Amino acid sequence: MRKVWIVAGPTASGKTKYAIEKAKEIGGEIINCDSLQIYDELKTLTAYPTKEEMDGVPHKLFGYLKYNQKSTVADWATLAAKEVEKTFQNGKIPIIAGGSGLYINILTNGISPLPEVSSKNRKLAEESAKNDYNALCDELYKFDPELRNFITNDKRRQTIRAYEIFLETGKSILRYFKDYPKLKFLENVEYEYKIMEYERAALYEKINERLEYMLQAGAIEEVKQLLSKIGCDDRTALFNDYPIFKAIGAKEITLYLDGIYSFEKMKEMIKTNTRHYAKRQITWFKYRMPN
RNA sequence: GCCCAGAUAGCUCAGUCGGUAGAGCAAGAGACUGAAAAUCUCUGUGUCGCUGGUUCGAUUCCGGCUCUGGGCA
Repeated sequence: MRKVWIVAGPTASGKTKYAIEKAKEIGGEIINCDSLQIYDELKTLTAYPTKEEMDGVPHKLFGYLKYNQKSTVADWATLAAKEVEKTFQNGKIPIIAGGSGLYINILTNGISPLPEVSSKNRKLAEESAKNDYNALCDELYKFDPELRNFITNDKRRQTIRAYEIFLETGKSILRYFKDYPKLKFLENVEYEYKIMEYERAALYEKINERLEYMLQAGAIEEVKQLLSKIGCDDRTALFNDYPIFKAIGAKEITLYLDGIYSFEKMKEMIKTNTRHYAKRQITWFKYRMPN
């Protein structure tokens, strides 16, 4: 059986370093599994590995998107599966490394095939939700009562998505989850997991230190350059429309540059938001990953 | 030295017409199949500054003290 390595764990836990060392040891090639390192932007803030760090080990799926491009988990998983196959063809071992837990789950477990939704129906669903969200829910639950039990997490978003698919196909989204087999990305492979462990307080300390390093290494300057490249003065639109602004620090530094946050406030916000992120990752890797 | 205002959760503050208290943030726990560094859900006991007094009962009313603001000298 072909073996694929997976190196995951919370932010700042040393995944990059571990993956590179492992690659040298076993003859591996690294495939990025970080939803923001796929962008060719904000490399300091996103802890994108430097040339020196890579140390000659091949790195795939890093920085292949421009700031104005979008991509989904399925897009990434499709590309990642191709890279895995190529790596095997080269006689090397693929090492999937990164902190986006969902990406790993989708790549390894597959994803239910959902129909494309036209932008017309997408807009219609969005507007219906804005007009009368409760009426939309009623209509949907009446159509498929099972949805009431299924939609439990991020209710509003899941509801809108279920409604889009209802508009597009006249079918319940649950049909696609239940009646169709999942789309598999990889076959005939087995996974070797390395989940980075870190004591909580020490991880938080490391997050703080890393922020100081990022600021010294030009994090503010790179945000400034990105802002001038995009040239969008409406911050709400900027943050919503460009996925790269999900990078922790991007919004905070922008608000600092706008004079809304003080330097100290900006740093505190970045630290806090990074802690929250690390915590969510820890929960994910604890319950959603084999160890 | 005098006058005024504060002192309540890790922080910022509400509140209790006297029956031992609650919001936001932080923190913690969790969910998550096409935005995932996203999004969403749940969790609040703390000498109510210290010390006397009044009272069946004080964090709450009264006195003294300490500390922190601000003002006057």
